[in-house]
Amino acid sequence: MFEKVDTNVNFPKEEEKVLAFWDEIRAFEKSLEIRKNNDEYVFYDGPPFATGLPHYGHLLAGTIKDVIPRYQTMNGKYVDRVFGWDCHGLPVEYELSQELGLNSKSEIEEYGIAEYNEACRGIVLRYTAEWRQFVKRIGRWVDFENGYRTMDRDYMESIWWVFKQLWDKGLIYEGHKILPYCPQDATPLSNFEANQGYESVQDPAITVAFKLKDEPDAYLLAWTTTPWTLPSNLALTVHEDVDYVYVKDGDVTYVLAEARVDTYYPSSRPEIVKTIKGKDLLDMQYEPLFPYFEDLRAQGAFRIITAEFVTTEEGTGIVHTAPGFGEDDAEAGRVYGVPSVCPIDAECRFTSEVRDYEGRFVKDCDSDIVNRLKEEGKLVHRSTHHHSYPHCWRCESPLIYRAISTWFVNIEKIKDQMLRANAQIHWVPEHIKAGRFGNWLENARDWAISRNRYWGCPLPLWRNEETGETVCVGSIGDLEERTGGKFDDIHKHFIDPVIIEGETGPLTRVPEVLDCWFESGSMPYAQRHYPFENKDWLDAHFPADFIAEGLDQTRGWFYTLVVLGAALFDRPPFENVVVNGMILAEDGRKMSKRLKNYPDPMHVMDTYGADALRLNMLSSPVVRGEDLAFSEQGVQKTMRSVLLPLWNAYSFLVTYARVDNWQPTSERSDHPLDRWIRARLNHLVRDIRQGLDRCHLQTAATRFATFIDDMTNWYIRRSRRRFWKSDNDSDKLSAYATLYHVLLTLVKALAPFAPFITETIYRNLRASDMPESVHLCDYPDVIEADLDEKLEQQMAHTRTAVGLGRFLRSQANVRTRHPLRTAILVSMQEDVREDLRVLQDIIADELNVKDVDIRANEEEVVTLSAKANFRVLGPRLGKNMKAAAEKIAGLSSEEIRSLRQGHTHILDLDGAECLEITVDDILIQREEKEDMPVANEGDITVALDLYRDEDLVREGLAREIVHVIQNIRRDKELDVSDRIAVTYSVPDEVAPAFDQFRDYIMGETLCTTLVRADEVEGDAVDLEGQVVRFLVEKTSAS
RNA sequence: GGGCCUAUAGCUCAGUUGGUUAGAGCGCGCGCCUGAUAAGCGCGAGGUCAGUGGUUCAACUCCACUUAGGCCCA
Repeated sequence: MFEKVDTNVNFPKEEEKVLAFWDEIRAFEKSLEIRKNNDEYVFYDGPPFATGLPHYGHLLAGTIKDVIPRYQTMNGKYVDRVFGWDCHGLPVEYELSQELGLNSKSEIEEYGIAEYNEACRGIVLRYTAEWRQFVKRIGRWVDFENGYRTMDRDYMESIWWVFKQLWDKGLIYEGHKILPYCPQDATPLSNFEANQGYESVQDPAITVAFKLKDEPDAYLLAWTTTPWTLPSNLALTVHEDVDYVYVKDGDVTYVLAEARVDTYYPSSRPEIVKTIKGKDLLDMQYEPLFPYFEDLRAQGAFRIITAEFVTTEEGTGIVHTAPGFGEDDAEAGRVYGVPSVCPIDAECRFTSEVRDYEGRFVKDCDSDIVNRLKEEGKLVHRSTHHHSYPHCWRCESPLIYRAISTWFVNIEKIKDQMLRANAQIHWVPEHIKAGRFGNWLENARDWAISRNRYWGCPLPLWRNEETGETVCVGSIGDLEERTGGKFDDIHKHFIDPVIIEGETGPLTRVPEVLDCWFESGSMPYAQRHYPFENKDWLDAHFPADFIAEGLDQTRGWFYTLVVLGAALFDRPPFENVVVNGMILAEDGRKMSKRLKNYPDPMHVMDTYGADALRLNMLSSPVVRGEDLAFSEQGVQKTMRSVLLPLWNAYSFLVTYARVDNWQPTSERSDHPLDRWIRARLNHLVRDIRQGLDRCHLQTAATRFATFIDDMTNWYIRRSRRRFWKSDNDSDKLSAYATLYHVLLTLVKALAPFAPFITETIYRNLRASDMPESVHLCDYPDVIEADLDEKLEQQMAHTRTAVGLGRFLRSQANVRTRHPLRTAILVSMQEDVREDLRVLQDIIADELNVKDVDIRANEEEVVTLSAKANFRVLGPRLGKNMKAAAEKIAGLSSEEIRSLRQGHTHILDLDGAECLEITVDDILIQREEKEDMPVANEGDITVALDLYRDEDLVREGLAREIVHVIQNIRRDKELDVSDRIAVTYSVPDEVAPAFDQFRDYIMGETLCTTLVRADEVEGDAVDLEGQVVRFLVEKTSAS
């Protein structure tokens, strides 16, 4: 206790020591053990991929995931925190495919799915060591040992259980989804992948005429850049509200959007036969361009439908629609019951359905198709079109959008449950609930959960392709029972060969694996192998009390958790969620490894410390969903403005406690300063608790800075002398007891935010009967008896008065060191005068005046004028407000005085009615009188009597002398308790100051002998224009 | 293209149910203070509250549109 404190603190070094200490005493485990039998606060951790290194976003989310559980732990809750790893999915497969040089699905299958999957398993946890290093260094306490991994057998079995629940509820169905597809690799890509590879290309752009069935020689014009999709055309789409025109072109009539006529007929405007709205075209039938799917007319093909996506920006305003090859097309077709065809094989070659082009790669058929249409007179216009088009990120082939057989979760059926669940969630920031997330839920489409990939949790479906009989397996036991086999691993390569005997014959596995979001969304159940084990556990651990992730998870983890929670239990899966914004580089752009536009996180933590980084992030709006332009300077600033002052306050206490050999007591002092800082302290604790209870981290974090400022720059500064007294009198002991109590409480309150420095300080302040770590303490409660808003108000008024007095001194160019006779404080408010009176000693001392004169009559020092109180009068007066404001501005000082004495006043508003006003309807403004320098703020006005007599001048000199000697002490790096001998030479003019204030000077500077000499070999110092020399020698340590 | 968020001093951000001198910190300049401090205090300069229009007696605040940035979805 009270080991010597190094003022030259190196935070990162201290933090390393703390990390070692935590390891040594197993602090995290202990923090859990001591709460073992208490109420739980349930936290779910979202799993990251371990195939990349952690970045600032992870550190930020990790910090938030640390603060709240630490707070709740100190609050007495048991907060289990297990880490999780997202192991499956495309990111892993990409990484591996690149390493192995496998560029397509066929190459992977050639390589062998078993080998490939095992290789994936091998690299999945590649960076976990680095992750643990980062997580540990930022100070996050989380259980890695019992962490869940989505590729574990138990986890996957729970996923199957989740899937089976949905299956049994009839929420799973097979359908088609239009996906970008690489013809070279014969694989669908995610939209995310497609977005990676946009390139500018030139495609054919043709305008084609579709003959209307029931109108002779009338043709609909449609425009397309993918001629090869025309054989699969099954509809034409128009916009309901767009005007379409029939134009005469030679012997025939074309239909197109009116807005596009000028483009197609640039030289001369054709004759317009008639104009109709898009909705009037609805359901009109047309002749297919090609004969391949003619028989589909009976099922609703070859007619006009409408959709919102149609524009008149390009083309004809009539959109060629092939539901098998476009997302918009598929959706519009679905709405109107248009069938869908996709007559191409895995390599995107036409199948036999399109007999003329069978076996040829679709894009290679473009020109033949165009030529054929031209020969048949169906081609109206041809050109080329430059546009940005997605390409495969691996092989650079242009992608083809095509229907892929996909399994879906029917969101429509459970939307009500999802909305109900969302209604019960507390979002930080609040707006996400109804905004971003709520909107997303309202418009959510069915969720495509299958992937044509290898490394993932397999769909537990077996099917007879001929009869359609399908079985959903709900557990490994179920599978073993049905097959008689034994399965230690249910990854694709183990169960693909498995055949299940169905009622209609053998069933083979449906080859797809699950979307990894389905897997992470199953985390609340799968992390504990529910319901195969821990059956009761879930009752107490669902929903979570708290989760925290980035804004990008709105459509990710937050969404999938809610879908599954709503579908399975009709409940929200979490009750509180903190959504953090994105961390950008200092220039406001994305952080980019390539551009290196941000500092390495480890470097930041090694330079300023993890506490500084944590507090910097926590006090930024990034913890409520806004972006943070991260800057190293910001972290440094946090260190300087919060951590250093805290450390210095701590160092101050320890330094003097050592000098006096002081031991902690629990005294509750009555000294006004002590009562004030305790009031501030409890006010702080109350605010922090309120903030943390509602997961408002930023408001909480920023409160510490103001408190620490109050503590160091007012409480300690004002109390310094109390610590210097040579006797251990009661006032000194009060000061010690108070500062000790304040610091100890403060580090406990701050511990969840800055776990390192608080631990270091706590360890050196704790008595032997206290817990060995600050993180094993209880979170401070508000001591109601210490709250004192009245006193806080008094001190605020006092500090205002002091500030005003300082301003006057600086205006008059009179240093605070030079004492003045009187400060005049004026306020018309009796309660304000009382406030100032209570603490007037502080004002006198701060302003270095002999007397404080508190007066009521402001008019002695200022001229008063009045201004309308808009807030009060506005609602009452409405339109007459302006006239009243003018009248009020013109009130005389007598009228103002009369109002202030409680009288009412009648204003004659020209032309309008009269208005009776009271003092509450005006605001008093104060202006300095010409001959009286004053300063004013609010209800307080200050004036200073600047006349200095001989005594005051001499006393000022004495203080100058003390100041000079103190500076010499400091330059000589003397200890605060070293005694000194001073010899000085001085001109006679200044000598009386030394003689008259001899005791004062010696006392202030711990000087044992003060001797005047003619010649002194010391530094020359300017003292009010006179040259003085001092020789300062250390005589002894105290 | 759609949804949501953001835009206030050179920088980072506050700004109550709309109410009349728009605040703080950092940085800059001047002054002051200093047996804890890498500090602190006072003052000063620095603002078309992104832009346009509207509602209102009154708009940083409410509404519409526009511009720029961010996230997500197309």
